[in-house]
Amino acid sequence: MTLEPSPRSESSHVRMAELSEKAGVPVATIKYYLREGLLPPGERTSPNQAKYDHGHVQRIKLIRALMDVGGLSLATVGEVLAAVDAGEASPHRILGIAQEGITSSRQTVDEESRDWALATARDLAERRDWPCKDDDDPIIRALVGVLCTIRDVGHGWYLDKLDDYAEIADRTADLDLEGIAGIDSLERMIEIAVVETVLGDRLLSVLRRLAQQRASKAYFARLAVDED
Amino acid sequence: MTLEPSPRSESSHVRMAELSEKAGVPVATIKYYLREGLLPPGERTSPNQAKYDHGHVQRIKLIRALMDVGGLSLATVGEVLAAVDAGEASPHRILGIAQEGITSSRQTVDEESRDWALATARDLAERRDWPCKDDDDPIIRALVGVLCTIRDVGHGWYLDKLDDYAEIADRTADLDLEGIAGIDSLERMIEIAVVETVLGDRLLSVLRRLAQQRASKAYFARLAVDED
DNA sequence: CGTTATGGGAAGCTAAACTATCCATCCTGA
DNA sequence: TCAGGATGGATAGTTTAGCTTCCCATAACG
Repeated sequence: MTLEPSPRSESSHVRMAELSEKAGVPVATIKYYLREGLLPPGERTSPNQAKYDHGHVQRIKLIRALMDVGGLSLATVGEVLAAVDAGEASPHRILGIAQEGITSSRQTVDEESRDWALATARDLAERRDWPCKDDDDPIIRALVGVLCTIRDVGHGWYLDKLDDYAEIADRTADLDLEGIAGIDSLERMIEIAVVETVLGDRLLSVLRRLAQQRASKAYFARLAVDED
Repeated sequence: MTLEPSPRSESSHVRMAELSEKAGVPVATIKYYLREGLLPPGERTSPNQAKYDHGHVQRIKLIRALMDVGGLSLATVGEVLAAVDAGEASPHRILGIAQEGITSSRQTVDEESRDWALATARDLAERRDWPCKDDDDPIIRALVGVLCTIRDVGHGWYLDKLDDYAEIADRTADLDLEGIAGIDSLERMIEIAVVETVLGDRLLSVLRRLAQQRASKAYFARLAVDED
């Protein structure tokens, strides 16, 4: 019943208590989000009273989704939403923010590793025809960090399959774009890109885990070793 | 120089200060990991002195990688490593632990949503020939949570492409298994599965973002709208 | 017109992940 | 051999995130 077509009723003005209930978040937390600027203030009805609408409910749900499912910090969510609201130029810049928020950059990598990773990344990008102009792009830096870590942790061999994974990423991205391609409003497009990407990451990782179960089951069955 | 073949020299016994330097983690933090049981105690040389070996360095790097790149909490890392050490039966059970640690289960979903998500998940699993016996499997619960969130946040249409993403997940899993298939030691196999999966998630998400840039660039170029 | 809810803000709380300090022992080099 | 620095072990303190509690003056409701 919550998800019925809901006739875009701007008339669905609501106050704190009900907003809290509809969004499934305690009042105190909503006040906190308001203070932090993650949630726009309600529409004033008198110097110290306000009303909220459906947009507020959706915004709160989005915040929770990005935090709980996407794993973003409150601060990162704030930056992402601010960028979305400000109509920041391109989806990719906003996704860069989200990416940066996800990958804690506290990496202590030595010069040599970084160079190797950067070269590896650039080679890959070239083979794949990916744009990879700026070494300081947060996404590139995230890739460099991941590559260094994987190598450092002693699983460098894993990177032999980098091209195969890149192929998969390409396929995923094509699919992602389908979801955006038709949208008219740029702002809406950006929001969708963010949600699709952040929540999509988690969706993909869960699906991958299920698929791994199938794959390993098949493999071990062939070896006549019984796995549960 | 750190990553040379390193002739498995068990002779590389080392004490606190050097361990700290090799692992790139402060002494106090290592002591903390020892206290928390994430790091096995060093080999005693006298009632109150110990020496550490290459395994300790690797273990610390693994902990940091799972935390910084994989986004697991220290507690989750502890559980995962304990399961690995204990030679827990199957990779998939350990990955279940990691999954649970990643997806904070603080979801307040109503009955109806949960049922819908469960049905959706089961349908998908059947089409895909995935094992999906137990509704309480942490991975299934994670999937249900993600599905609910995506729908709740108002992007249900995104789920029309569930099968396409599942197809991609299947392909990824096949690739993942290649990395494991040849290993002889079960313990080693499990560790590889964990690293591959947890770090692989992040790797894939970064690659996806780069691929999205390429895809959106192509799309907007076709529209003669200039994106940076 | 008394009761309840609200907006707003300051202060308090809890958990996670460290970090700092002690101290008794231990090892090392002039 | 013996003084000075490192070590293991334990306890207490710190910082940050993300709320939660409390308070109050005003507003809304029955």
